[in-house]
Amino acid sequence: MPALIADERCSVHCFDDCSLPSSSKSRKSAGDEPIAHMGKIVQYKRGAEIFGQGQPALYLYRVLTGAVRTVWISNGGRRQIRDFYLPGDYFGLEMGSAHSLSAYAIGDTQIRVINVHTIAKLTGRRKDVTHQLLQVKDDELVRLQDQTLLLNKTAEERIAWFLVRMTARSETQKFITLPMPRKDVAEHLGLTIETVSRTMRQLESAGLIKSLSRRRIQVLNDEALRKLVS
Amino acid sequence: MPALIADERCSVHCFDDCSLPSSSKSRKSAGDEPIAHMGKIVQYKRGAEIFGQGQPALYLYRVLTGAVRTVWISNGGRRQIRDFYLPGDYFGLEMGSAHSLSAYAIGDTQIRVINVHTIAKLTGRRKDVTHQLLQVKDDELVRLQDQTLLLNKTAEERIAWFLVRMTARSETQKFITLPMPRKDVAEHLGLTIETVSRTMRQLESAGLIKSLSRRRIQVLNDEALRKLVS
DNA sequence: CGAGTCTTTGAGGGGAGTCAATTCGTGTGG
DNA sequence: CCACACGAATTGACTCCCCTCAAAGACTCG
Repeated sequence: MPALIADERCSVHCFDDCSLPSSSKSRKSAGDEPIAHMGKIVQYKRGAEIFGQGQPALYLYRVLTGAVRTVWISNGGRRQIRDFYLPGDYFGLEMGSAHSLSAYAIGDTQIRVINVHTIAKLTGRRKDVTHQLLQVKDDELVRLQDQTLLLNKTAEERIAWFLVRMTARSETQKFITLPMPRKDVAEHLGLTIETVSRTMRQLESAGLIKSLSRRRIQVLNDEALRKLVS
Repeated sequence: MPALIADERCSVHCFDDCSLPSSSKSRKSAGDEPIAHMGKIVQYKRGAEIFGQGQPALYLYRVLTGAVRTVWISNGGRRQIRDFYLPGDYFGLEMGSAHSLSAYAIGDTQIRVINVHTIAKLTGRRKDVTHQLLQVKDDELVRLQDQTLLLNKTAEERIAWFLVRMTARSETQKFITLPMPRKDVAEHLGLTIETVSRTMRQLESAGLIKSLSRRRIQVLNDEALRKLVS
C-alpha cells in the first residue's frame, strides 16, 4: 500500500475549498473543516476509476474540481448510480474495511486523497477532526436515505428533486451546469434516458426551467420546482 | 433521561439469543456477540412506539420476541417502512445523536434496551464490543442498500426478494410466519396492498409458494424464488 | 353471531418503459 | 473552415405494469 503523506500544499484550485456550499445544509461555519486541506492532490482523467467495489478502503477523498459518480453493482449485475460528488464533497468513506461501491471521474477531475490512517491518528487528540468525520458519515447516510425516498416518487418529482439538489450545490443558484450525461442522471434516478428527456422538456414547457445547452440549465421558477419535490 | 442499567438477567426467552440466523450472512460464530445479553428487557404492546423520529438516540435495541418496524416520514409527509426487525436483530443505532426514523412494535414485543453510553464506555477496553458495534452498523447500511436496489425492480421481484429474505431469517426454512399485515409489506416494498396480494397469488399459481393462512406461507420452490431475485 | 378490519378480486386508466427514427452536438480529418 | 461521422439526446408510437377505485370475501374479536 502506497503511503500518502499529509501535506499542506495548495494548488491554484484551492480558492474554492471553503466557498462552495456542501451537500448538507447542516454545515455551520466554513472554518471547522480540518480535513479539507489534508492529503495529496491527484488528477484523474475522464472516466478513470478512482476505486473499485471490493477494494480496501484506505483513503478519504474530496473533490476539488470536476465531478465523481459512485456506482453500485448488485450481485445480479444491476447497475445503479448511487450519487454524484461535486467540488467540496467528500466520498469514499466506508463503514467496513472494503469499498461497497466503485467511484469514477466523470470529467477530468482533481481530487484530494487523504489517508484514513492519518485521520484516525488525529481523532484521538483533535476533537474537531472526529466531529467532521462523523459529519461526513452522516452526510453519506442522508444521501442514501434521500435516494430510497426518491424511488417511490414520480418521474417529475425525481427530476425536480435532482434539479433542486443540483441548484443548491451550485455556486450560481440560477444556472446549473450538469457535469454528467443524461444516462448517468437516468441511472441515478431510476429512470430511462427517454423519460428524463421528456420530463425535462415538460418542465421547460411549464416554464419552470430553460434548457440553455445540453448541459446548461437555467432555473426560471425555483419555488415551483421546490413545490414539486414537496 | 431514564438511566437504564446494564444487567445480565435473562428471561425465559433467552434460549434463542444465539440460535437465530441474523440478517447478515457475515456473522462468523455465535459466540462473539458481547452486546447480545447486555441491557434491560422491556415489553412493548402491539403498535407501541419504541422511539420517534427526531428523539435523542440513547439506546441500542435488540428484538427478543415479536417484531419491529422502523418508519421514515419525509418532510413531504410520505410514509415509508424502512425495515422489519425480527428476534436477534439490532436496531435503533444512529449515526448522529437523534433518531432519523421511528420504531414501532408490530405485535406484542420483547426487547433488550441497551444504553449506548454503556457500550461506548466498553469500546475502549473491549475490542470485541467495538467490532460488533461496527458489524451492527454495517448490517444497517446493507439493509439500506438493499432497499435502494429493490425499488428499481418489478413487483414480482420485490415480493420474491421479500419472501427469500424472510425465509433466510426464519428458523424453519420452509414455513414463513409474517408478523406484519399486508399494508406494512406494501409500504416496505413501495407497492400497494392490492399488488402485493395479486403478486402473491400469482406466485402461488406458479407453484412457488402456498398460502397456508393469512400470515403463514409455505415455500414450495425455494430455488425458483431465488432465481426471480437474481 | 355479527361488527369491523384485513384481504382478495375485478375493471379501468395512467405513467413509465420499450423500440425506433430523427435531430443535435461534438470532435475529427480533409 | 467546412464536411463528415459518431455518439448523445430528443421525439414519437405503442405496450405493459402497476395504481386507482370499487366491491366482495375472509378472518378476528367482541
